[in-house]
Amino acid sequence: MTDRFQHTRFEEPAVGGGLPPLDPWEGPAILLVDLDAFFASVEQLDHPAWRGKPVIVGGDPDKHGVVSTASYEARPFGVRSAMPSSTAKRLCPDAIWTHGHFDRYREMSDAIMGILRAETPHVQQVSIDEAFLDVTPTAVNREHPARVAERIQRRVEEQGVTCSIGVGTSKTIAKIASDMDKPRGLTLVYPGGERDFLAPLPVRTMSGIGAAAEEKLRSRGICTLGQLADADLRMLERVFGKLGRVMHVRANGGDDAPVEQDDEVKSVSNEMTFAHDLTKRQDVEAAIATMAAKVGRRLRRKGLRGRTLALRVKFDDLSVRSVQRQLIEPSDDELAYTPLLYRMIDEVWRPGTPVRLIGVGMSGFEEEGAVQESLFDVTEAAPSTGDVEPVVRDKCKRRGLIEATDLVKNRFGETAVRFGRELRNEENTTGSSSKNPADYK
DNA sequence: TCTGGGGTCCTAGGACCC
DNA sequence: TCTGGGGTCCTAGGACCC
Repeated sequence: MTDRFQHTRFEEPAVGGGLPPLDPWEGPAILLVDLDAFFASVEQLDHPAWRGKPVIVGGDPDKHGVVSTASYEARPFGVRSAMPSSTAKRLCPDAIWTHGHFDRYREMSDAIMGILRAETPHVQQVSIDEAFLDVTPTAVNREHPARVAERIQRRVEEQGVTCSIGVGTSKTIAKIASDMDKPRGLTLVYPGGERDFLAPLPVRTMSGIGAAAEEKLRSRGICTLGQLADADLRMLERVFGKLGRVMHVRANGGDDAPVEQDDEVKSVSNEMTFAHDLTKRQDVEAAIATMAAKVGRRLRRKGLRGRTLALRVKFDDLSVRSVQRQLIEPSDDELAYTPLLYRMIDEVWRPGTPVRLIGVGMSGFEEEGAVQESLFDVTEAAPSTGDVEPVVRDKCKRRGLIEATDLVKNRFGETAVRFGRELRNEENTTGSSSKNPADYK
């Protein structure tokens, strides 16, 4: 441990602060706040009997499910996020399992993000359980970033969950620092200490370098961030394109990406993996209708209309095909775009081929305030003849039906109303989504 | 007992227009 | 008639993140 790289932990949510004497902080200060085993921690908060026991939030072991989050009590058994649930079940047979309660996690997350925004408006939420904060000392607020971090940890713990925080001069450093000590860790990397901090770490530690990039680097003898920092820039650019320069800069501690408050949604999608592969056209269309309805409802709830409709299919060998189409006009109405999805599926699938997953997505949202109801069906060109009346009447009726359906679903839950084409076979999903109407407030 | 679901971003090729 | 380049949009696929 050097004065450049301080690594500390505060034992109790101490009123007086549990921090040792601090060196002054000169330069930018970015925090990454990461909620510890978030989903599992909320479950333990809500179920006192589960505290101190291995808890796994994830899909069913016998339905292609995977682990979403494992509590810290489950991790010594080797259980990790993204692991197939079947493997997790074998490693930790006595764990308590739950499919999760996402509205509850969202509620907790919102409360905690509120705590962060009370510290500074410069908050970038990167996921339900992570956010960057820019707390660079200013002329008016000279508070040490470690003191801000400590206060955040205390306030988060008052909500009943814990967090780990990394503090550095860039998002790259803050993110990696937050991973160094979990749970309830607080890791500082002082300005100037970036390269020494990064050098011994495996390349995979850095955000943006996944399995594929790691392998390409390894085959060129680059295994640590120190080796990446010293690697030839032109070679990196040749192999990785734009990413090559980015990873080189970051490995040298030079990341200057700002904390951005950009919460604009760019796409909305739903997908579903089946316990048993689908082969019949009727079943595939039913699944498409179900996904299309979920997407449509979320679009309407968010007040979004999209122009780009996408369909994704995964087969039993895990290969993926995708198709996308531009709509004549932006839509949030699945009754209008589902027929188009039925045509799109023909481009990537032939009945009889086993289908493991189907996904429907919408993107290309129109600008805010540009919402305009057209008289014409979105999936068809405007009629060139004078035969407009039936289309108009049809569309108005449909809108009324959609809105009535949303009302019922809002009150009684997602499964309360189904259109004829939607999938009825509840047993045939991975079971990672909740069937409890209380989950859909 | 293998490998979810919700996202973002990048790339490369083709169409089209000026 | 032949030629070229740049910009933009669209599409499919893939890497990556939590």
